Amino acid sequence: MEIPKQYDPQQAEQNHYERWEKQGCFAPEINHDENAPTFSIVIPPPNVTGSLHMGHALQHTMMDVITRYKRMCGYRTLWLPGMDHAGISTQLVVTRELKKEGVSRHELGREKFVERVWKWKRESGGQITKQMRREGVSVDWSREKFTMDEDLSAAVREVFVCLYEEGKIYRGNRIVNWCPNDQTVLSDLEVEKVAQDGKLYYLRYPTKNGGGSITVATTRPETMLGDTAVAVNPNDERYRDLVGETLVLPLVARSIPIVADDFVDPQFGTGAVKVTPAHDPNDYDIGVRHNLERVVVIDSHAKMTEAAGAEFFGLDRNKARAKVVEKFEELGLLEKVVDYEFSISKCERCKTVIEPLISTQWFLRMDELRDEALKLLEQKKKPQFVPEVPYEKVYSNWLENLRDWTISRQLWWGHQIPAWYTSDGETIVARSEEEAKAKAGTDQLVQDQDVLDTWFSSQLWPFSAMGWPEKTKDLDTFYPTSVLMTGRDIIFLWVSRMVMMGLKFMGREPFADVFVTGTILDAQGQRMSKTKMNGIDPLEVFDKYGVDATRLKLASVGSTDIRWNDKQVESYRNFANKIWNAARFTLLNSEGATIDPESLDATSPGLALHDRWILSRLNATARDVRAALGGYEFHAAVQTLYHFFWDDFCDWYIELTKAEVAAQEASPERTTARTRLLTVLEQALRLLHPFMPYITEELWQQLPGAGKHLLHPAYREAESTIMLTAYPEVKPDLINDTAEWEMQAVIDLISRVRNIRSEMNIKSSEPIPVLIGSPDEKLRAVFSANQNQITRLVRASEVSIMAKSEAPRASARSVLVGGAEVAVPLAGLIDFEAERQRLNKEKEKLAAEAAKLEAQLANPQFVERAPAEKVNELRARITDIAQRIAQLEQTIENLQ
RNA sequence: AGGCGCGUAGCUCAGGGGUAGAGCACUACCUUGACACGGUAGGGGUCUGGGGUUCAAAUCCCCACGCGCCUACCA
Repeated sequence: MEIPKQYDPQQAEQNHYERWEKQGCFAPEINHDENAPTFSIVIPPPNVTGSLHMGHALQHTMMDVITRYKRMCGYRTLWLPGMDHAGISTQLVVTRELKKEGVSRHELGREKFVERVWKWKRESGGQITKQMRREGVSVDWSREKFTMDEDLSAAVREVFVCLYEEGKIYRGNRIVNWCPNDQTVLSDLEVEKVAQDGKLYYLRYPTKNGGGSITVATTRPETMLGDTAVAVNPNDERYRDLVGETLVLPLVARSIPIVADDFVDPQFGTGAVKVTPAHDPNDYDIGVRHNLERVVVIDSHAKMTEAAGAEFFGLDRNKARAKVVEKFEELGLLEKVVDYEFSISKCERCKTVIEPLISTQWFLRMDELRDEALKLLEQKKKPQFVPEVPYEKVYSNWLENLRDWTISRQLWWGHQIPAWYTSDGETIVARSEEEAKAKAGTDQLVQDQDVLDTWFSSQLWPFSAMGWPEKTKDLDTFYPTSVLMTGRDIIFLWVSRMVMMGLKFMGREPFADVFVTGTILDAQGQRMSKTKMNGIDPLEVFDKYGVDATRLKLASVGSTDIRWNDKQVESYRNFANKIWNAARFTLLNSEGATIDPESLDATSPGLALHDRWILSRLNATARDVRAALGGYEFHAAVQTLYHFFWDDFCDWYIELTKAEVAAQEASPERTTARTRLLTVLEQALRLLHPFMPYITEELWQQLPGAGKHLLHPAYREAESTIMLTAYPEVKPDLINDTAEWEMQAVIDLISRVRNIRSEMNIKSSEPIPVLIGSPDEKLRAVFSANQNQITRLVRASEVSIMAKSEAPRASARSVLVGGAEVAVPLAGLIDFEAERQRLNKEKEKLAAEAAKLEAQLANPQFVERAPAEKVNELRARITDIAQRIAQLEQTIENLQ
């Protein structure tokens, strides 16, 4: 049998995915158990323009781990994949492509443009789905969805019509966030606030009568051209007499009133605010309250309008600002300019400064929907956020302060708003043009040109992707889904909206749990971003270290942010290699053996201590991993598995069983040992499979006796694969404290002897005699039973076990549990003085610890108030330390 | 401006009222028939600082400092 010494991840990665997919292993239909419990996840649909980044890789890993785990536990499992049409992004990609051909979107026209986007989608979109296959994600590709699919579009129209008919969707002329670059309106969530150093300008406006004036402070002087009032706080003594007066707005000579409004903070600036209802959200509100005129001085391209006056007409908003300031200075009306840091709104996508503009748009009223979501959280504690702190509060606080959502967008790519207008301006909202015509009683209809915010369709994803509004079997079976796994950046954009829509249209929450992943930062602690060019490409990491190693690293991230470090992936690459070589050893010594679960039963004959111990470790590991995954503690699960496989299985079990397993002569004992080793390995591979699907499958397929009979009963009809075996169950009777304790004593003994070897610089090739003295009979029995293993692992020429050590004076010694002593006779090598000092130091350390413990025990309040269990534990420790000290003293005495 | 989180070994991070942990890095020895992407044995920490609660605090509470993140209509 030829097995390379090094694991080649790339090869294993090519060997299995296609077969899994082709054989339908990812589809819930593979499960033939009619009573199987269900488990479902819908993927956060990546943008059709997107390519795999670390955030995806992280989320996908966690989703795949939990999905593969549940599948192996016999759940009818669905992980539903799909993509988002990503309105603006996709439109920009195709527009850019057209530009290279020298064609503009408008030259092409809407219909042709949309056709072109579909063509792009077919040919270049969805790169990410290929990349996801590399990740090994066990999604059911046969159910893949796209948010612009006809059935999902129908769901969007259905929802729109329902919400419109209930009055929750309305069209209105209001102040909105406008991106002058993208030429579309944006919701509050698509706007980011950026702190910026700027200036605060103090402008003086003269009163119409009497030569008085009032000074306002502003960061945007150019908007003064559209001022239609100045507001002061009604309780502000300074301005009380001026309320109701009229000012003459400089540069435009418009008469504007001074109004009183509670919004104004007397402490800020001059306590007087210029009011520009057409260009500032707060001023807009003041304008509504005081019935002020809205003078539009900035247009949708952020240029000054004709209403700004001939001098300013056509100027860019920034040039206009400079000019206004200049003019004020000339007129002596610029009181002062001070440095001022404020936050500015920018388009999240293109970073252009947002221009608040009055515009006719479609809005979704959120209050009732929001109340239902809050009620669900309050009464049923759903969704359950993990970690609950802080995300439950983040979620509920945001909902509490929710405002109406601007859902229309001035784009061509997206779900066109299902509203039509008659020639007399009547609005018809319908599921289709035919329905609209029927409703209107005329064919002369023009459809609204806008499309819906991409998130409008995303929020329906958990049920639209399962076929809603049709009543489908998938909805019956898999809705609500089990868990949503996502980054924290879309809790508002997506998670909260899915909850509201799920409640509204399905009458149930869309998912039970929400697991929020951490963020992967670069090595400097910066967020990875395209503009900073500091992103790490997961595909490169896959190439370098393998998918399984990368997945293990990602699974251990958890819910806090971490800095990326290749070294950690490298250590998991080494772990994969360790697994490979442990299997290599097992396979090289597998003749005559076959996987046999019965060889791991408590009743199986010929169980040695190390066998009972590894069964205990195996079952404790299954228990701990199951518990960890149950609480989405991926990190803990990885730690547990890593420790079990490397430390327990490789370092100790393989070494202890080696003599039997690798014996030259065939014997029933050898076959039993080989079978047991093989079967433990097979169980270990199953435990690891959800995390490391490729290497585990690659190895499992080669194990003697691996086959269909090992599959979970629910998958009996499937082809043979580790991914459909049963996840190891916990057999509590195999978790064996005695075996663990005894094994620990053996391990300690071996470590002490090795330590002596190392300290005394004895070559490992040189055999040494080992003398053990243990007053405890039970301990002697344990050492005796494992004499051969001890001899081999410490390379002893002989091991003698007695009640009292009879080691010669010239020996290196060490004290063990229960006051046992181990000695290695080293005539001529012992420096008695040095040895005495070493032992004395050890004794002092123990004495110091004993003193600390005794002081604690001497405290009556401790004995009185601490739990009895703790007190007993402490006493036991003191006893053990006392025994060791006594033995040490004896040993030192013998050296005199 | 408010809210939240973090500060543990040289580095990246777990843990979390009762004996301070892992990986990497470091030191010494070892190519022994699974694996040098390995083995064995080690060194290394006042758990940011200061108060408090408790029999017991790295862990809970308060304050300070430092670093992040999120929310917001102060011109």
